[in-house]
Amino acid sequence: MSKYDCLKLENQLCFPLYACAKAVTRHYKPLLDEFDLTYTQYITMMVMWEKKSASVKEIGECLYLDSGTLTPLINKLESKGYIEKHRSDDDARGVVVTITEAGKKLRDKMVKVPTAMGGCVALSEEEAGELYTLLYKILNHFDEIDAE
Amino acid sequence: MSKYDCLKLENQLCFPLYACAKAVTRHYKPLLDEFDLTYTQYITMMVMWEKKSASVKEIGECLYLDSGTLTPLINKLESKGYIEKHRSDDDARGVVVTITEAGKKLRDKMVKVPTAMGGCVALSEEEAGELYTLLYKILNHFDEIDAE
DNA sequence: TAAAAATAAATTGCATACAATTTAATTGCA
DNA sequence: TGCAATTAAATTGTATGCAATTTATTTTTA
Repeated sequence: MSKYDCLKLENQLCFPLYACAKAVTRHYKPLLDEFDLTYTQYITMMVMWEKKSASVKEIGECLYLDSGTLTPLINKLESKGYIEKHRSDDDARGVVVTITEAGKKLRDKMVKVPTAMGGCVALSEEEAGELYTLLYKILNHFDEIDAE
Repeated sequence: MSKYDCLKLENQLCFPLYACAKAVTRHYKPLLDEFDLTYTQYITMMVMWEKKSASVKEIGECLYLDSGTLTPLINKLESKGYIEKHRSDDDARGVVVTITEAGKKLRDKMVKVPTAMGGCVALSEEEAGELYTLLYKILNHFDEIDAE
């Protein structure tokens, strides 16, 4: 019982969160290498599969990423042929990102990825649900703080 | 109900994990800026506060980091005066990192950080415990997989 | 309506992460 | 013993992340 206990690694909640997130993306790598995508590129494609078309700002809001991360990432996805960029007609400051046919086809090939990854995580359906709820509770609270 | 549902961002467990870990380290930043430490430097100091002395390899095992990340990070902590590096007597391949007096003093100043951060996370004691358990369940399972 | 404020991307700079390679030293075994 | 295999750090290269600044454009407002 020391006043320093709060600074012990084993008493942190943030550390397993940090370590777990890294472990997950690390274990995604071999699955995604097959498609020549990084994890961040993969979740960006998830946004594009759902939206078909979105501004950099909108993608950033979905993924909690800013233009500093997204601009080079989107350029890479464009050079791979999965998306296209063009200036917005409505607002010349904005860039609209649109999914290509190749990008849509990629979706069919990648449907097997989540199942393959799910096998790694080893939580029951119920535990996964609990974790999901707790993580979004934290995320939503941060959103509220940041909105101020 | 589409076969693509598994590729929706909202159905991912890994994404909130990834986003949450980033949000947490982002919210640590203003607290750690005061001490001129990054989050990774902070958790490295946690290991040093507990162990007083450890090899780069041991630190890496605690934090799930490799020498590619730790070598430059440890050099920075050394230049700040919080730790010292020297070759191991037992094994000249190894480097032993030791905490300095300044490093020990830093601990006293930083005891308030975990409380300040805890206020941000907004989970009950019980929820925090659940999350902790679930995260280590995933981490431990990855450790088992990786040990093979 | 013209200047000020705000906004969207891009750019710059710094700090991770981590795979892969290299270097130096140690182990293990033939 | 002597060399092959292993190991610990360091190094190299690529890809984030994100704060801060810059540029171009749009909105607000005096």
